[in-house]
Amino acid sequence: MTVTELQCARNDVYATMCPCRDMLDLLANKWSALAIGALEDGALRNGELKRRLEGISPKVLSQTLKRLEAHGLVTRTVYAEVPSRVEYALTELGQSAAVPLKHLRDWVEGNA
Amino acid sequence: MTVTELQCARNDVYATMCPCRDMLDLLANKWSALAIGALEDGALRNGELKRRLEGISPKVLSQTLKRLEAHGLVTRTVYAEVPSRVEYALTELGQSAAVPLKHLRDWVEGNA
DNA sequence: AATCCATGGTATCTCAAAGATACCTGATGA
DNA sequence: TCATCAGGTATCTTTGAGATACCATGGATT
Repeated sequence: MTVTELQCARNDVYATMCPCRDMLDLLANKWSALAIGALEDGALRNGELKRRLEGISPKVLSQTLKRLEAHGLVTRTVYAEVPSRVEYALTELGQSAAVPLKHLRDWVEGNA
Repeated sequence: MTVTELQCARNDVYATMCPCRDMLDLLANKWSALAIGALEDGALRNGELKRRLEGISPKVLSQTLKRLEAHGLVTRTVYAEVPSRVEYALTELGQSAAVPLKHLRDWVEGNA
């Protein structure tokens, strides 16, 4: 049993030491919420994501996708075609995270 | 009809010009999500909020509450007692926003 | 062949926000 | 009197967002 487990037996987003804080930080973020929403209906390429996430810079898009990939929410697949093609898609975990994020976006669109 | 309305007839979080982007930016934020959750069960004072939102600095707490107040999600009430007391509470809009945010926190605690 | 565009990025710079820390005012308590 | 608590503000550092430029590759255009 690690120190973290001792200090965070159950996941609690209100606890500083809880690793789930990282996940909250990742999802409670404008670009993550929009990116995951954009991928809800299927895989997309970098360029299409950039068009849908109006106003995002290439650097921030790249960072956001890498972070989502590192947390197991998104996969990045390079197709060995000519020219090569890169696709981003939600994992099962990502699809599951998409549900509460869609509720949040819907609330915002309905109440802003 | 304003320019904004022309460019954003319906609320669309994916549109740069849509004012609802501001609201998404506000709610899709770690501290906002935690603060609104903390206030779900009733008004709290600054000190109690600071204790519950482990790791938040006084400056960021103050800023977060001001931003939530400016967007009509939270009220700040100063009671003319001795010593004076300051309470923060959710507005009706804030209570309504608390619902999708709770789903998000629950997802994070269940899947992190 | 030379030019142009699209894709999928990286590199660099600036500036705003987060975070850490110190400090302040006013009241209460030992 | 000294220390403590509440509810902040002021200041500084560090981080991240955002804007912009650039690059390599591979068509398509002229």
